[in-house]
This record gives sequence, C-alpha cells and structure tokens, in this order.
Amino acid sequence: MRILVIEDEMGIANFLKEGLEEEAYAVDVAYDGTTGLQLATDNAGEYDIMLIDWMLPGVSGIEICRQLRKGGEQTPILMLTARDAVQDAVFALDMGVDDYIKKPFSFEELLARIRARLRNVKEENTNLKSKNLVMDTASHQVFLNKKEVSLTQKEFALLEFLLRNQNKVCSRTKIIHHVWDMHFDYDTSVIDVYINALRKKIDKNSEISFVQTIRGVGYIIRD
Amino acid sequence: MRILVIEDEMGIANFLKEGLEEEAYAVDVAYDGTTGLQLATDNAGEYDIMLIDWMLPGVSGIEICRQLRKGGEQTPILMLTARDAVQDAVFALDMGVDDYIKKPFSFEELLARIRARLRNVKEENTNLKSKNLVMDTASHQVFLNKKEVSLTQKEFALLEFLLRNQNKVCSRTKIIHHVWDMHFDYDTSVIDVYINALRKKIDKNSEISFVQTIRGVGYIIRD
DNA sequence: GCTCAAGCTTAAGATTTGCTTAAAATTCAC
DNA sequence: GTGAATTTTAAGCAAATCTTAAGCTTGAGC
Repeated sequence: MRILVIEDEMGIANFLKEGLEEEAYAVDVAYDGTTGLQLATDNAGEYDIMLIDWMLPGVSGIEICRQLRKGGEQTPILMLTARDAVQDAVFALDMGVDDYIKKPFSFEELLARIRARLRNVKEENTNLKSKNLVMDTASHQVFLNKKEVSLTQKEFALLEFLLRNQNKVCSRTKIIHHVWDMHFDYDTSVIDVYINALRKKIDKNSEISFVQTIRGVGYIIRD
Repeated sequence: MRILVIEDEMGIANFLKEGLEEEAYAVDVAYDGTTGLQLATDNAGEYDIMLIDWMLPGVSGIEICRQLRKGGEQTPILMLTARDAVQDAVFALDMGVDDYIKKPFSFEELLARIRARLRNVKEENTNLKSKNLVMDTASHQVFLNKKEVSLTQKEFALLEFLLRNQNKVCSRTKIIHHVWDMHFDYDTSVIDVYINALRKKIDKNSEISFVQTIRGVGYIIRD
C-alpha cells in the first residue's frame, strides 16, 4: 500500500510519514504543491491513496486534485483542511476530493479514514493462506495440499472473504454484504448452499471442517 | 455503545438496525423527526452517536440537530444525506453535524465513520479477561485455563455482558434488557437457566462460583 | 426453627438454525 | 440460439438451542 503525502509543514509531514510507515504503509512525501503534482502524475495509478494539504505553496491542494482528476486519476484523495474551512468542503467535494479531515486531527481517525478508503481498493496482497490451503487472488487459483482445486466465482469470493477475516467470525449479514453486495434485508439461503459447496471441495480428507459454523453467529476459518 | 437512528424509510432503518446490532451496538430507531427528537432529549447524554436522516417527516434532521445542540447535547451526530445535497453540507456542518455520509453509502464506510467517532469515546476491545478466563469476542471463543470452552450464543452474550461489567452488579432487569433485548416487563426464568448453564461450563473445578449471586440484586463477576 | 421469597435445577416442548438436495433461473461460451 | 455451468430459490429434515414450567433448595427475617 503506497501513500503520497503532500504537506508543507515539516512537523506534520514527518509525523505522518513516521506514523504511517509504522502502520506498514509505503510513504512518499512532497513538501510543496509543484513537487507533489509532479510525483503524482509521474507515478499515476501507483498510489493507493493521497493525503493532500489544502494550503500549499506553489500549487494549492485543491488545484492538484482538480488536475489529477482531469487527467483521469482515480486514486482516493483525502484532503487535510484547516479547522474553520467548512465553507470549502463543498467546493472540495466538487473538485473530486473523496474525504477531508479537519486539522488538528487525531492520528487514529486519520487511520480509520484511510482504511475506509482502502477497503474499496483491491488488496495487492495476493496470497492468502491457512493450514494446507493457499489462495492466489491474482491468478484466481486455490491449492489444497499443493493440488489445485477449481472453484466457481462465488465459491472463490466467499472463501476469499473468510480467509481475509481469519480468526474473526463472519456473520451472515457481513457475508451477504461483502460477497453478494446486497445491502438490504435479505431472505435467502445462498450462503448455506455455498458453504456446503465449499466444504465439499476443500474438506475432502479432513475430520473437522475447514470452515467452522458458529451457530447463531456466523462462520469462521481458524488457524 | 448505544446508537440512535432517526430514519423514516423503513427499509433503510431496519437495515441499519440489524447491521449495527450485529456489530454489537444497541440501537434505538425513530421513524420520524418528532419521535426522534423526543427520544434524543429524553435520553440526553445516553447515546454514543446519532445517525439522522436529513429528510424526515415532522421535524427535519437538521432541525433536530440544531435543537439538540442548542440544548447542550454533545453526542456526535452523523447525518445521512441524499446524493446531490452537497450544497447542504456547509449548512449542516454549521448546524453542528459532525460528519455526513451520502446515500447510497456502503455499510462498511458507515461503520468506519462510526468507529472513527467512537474511538474518541471509548476503546473497543475484543479481549475480555477475568482470573483464569479469557474471552475473544472477535473469534467468538472462550478459554478457561487456556482450554477452549464451547458456549452457545446466549451463554456467550450473557457472559460477555457480565465481563464487560466486571465488579459491577448486573441486575436482572439490566441483563434482560441488554442480553435478551426485552424492553418491557418480563416474567421469565431464562436468566436463572442460563446462569446455571454458564456455571456448569465455567465453574468446573473451582470452589466458589465464577459468577456470584447477590440475592435480591443481581449477578456479578469479581476479580 | 419456621416461613416465604429468591434463586437453582431439571426436563420437556417449542423454536430456530443450518444442512442437504433438487429443481428453476440465469449466465456464459460456443 | 443452444447447451453447459453457475447461481439462486425452495423445501424437507435434523439437530442445536432457547424457553417454559414445575418442583426443589437456600437464606434472610422473624
């Protein structure tokens, strides 16, 4: 996950860089608008999110945003604004800013917002593992004991979701939200059917099921 | 964590209620502005966050917000707005809205925003401990002397509630309220039955019961 | 020690939940 | 367009879980 930070105040810029790197993000910093815009266009599509200060020497943050969007850049942009710049919010959103955060902000909140934005981005981490099962999300393959298992799209998506949430219970609601993208009341037994299908394919020889049921709560893959 | 939802569209309201409850929030819903404002003022300071729809029959969301703020209410307010109501954002922020989210929104993003707001309020913990017992709410597991104990949903919920209120007496009313979500007079002995079931599972070797009875008052877990 | 309410225990009946299967609907490849 | 693969719906079944209710035990107050 690569992040571009464009911020002229050294203190804040370094604080962000260090903090974010501690969270395992790869961080590039530009200390003025011109350099920032340059970096962003040179590495078009390379960043997963950009944090841009509104007030910048050279090219303003909002202008950077406008230009990037004009050039077809789709990376989420999170704008850092001064406390009382509420009026600007409307303008910012119109200019293609995805979210903004008022200074001074808590680092935790910033992280939360970054995560929220990144959630929509496909993870680059292409290998998911658990026990004797490996999933390669890039090539869309699943291996059980190093032998390939063929899964349908939905089976794959379901397994991927469960693997990404290893050791966390996945409620039916969450599963239907993420895997089926149904965001309203649902009344269906697709999940049961697919859990069943999955198990038939990946539980072949094992005693206990790979995907465990927690009655009344959901499903989970545990180490 | 208590959340007040004021939303007139039944579908969305119920979807929110169910989804949020699955995330272990206690959710109250009002389907119109008047009731919503009433609830909010009656339970002033009781909610940890409020989700309010902009467009409401009776009193509008923004008016609710204005009135609450005027009355000194400090609870974070998250406004749900129609897609193209960007212009209104300024106005909303001026009226004391803390954050807003455009419809249609992804449930995950909503959760992220709620969490971001609540982070300042209280830290959400996935691990609860007391003596030789550990509960992991994420994986829905309970360990007694590092050995897993299997609990049913209700047993788990009850134990979780008691653990979250360690060293505080939990009255039967509170328990029935939080764990069974019954908000009326009740006449049942479910609690007895479940306390009994719990004890059978987690008191195995110990002399004194893990969950202690305080006659006429309720139950308590002490360090 | 007696009484009575509160709490405990047990077991049966009701309900919910998840599993399985098969058939209908949809999508996809040719 | 046709047939195969995939996805969704539906229904019956089994089992786990939840609730109720009745009898039993305990402890506080007299």
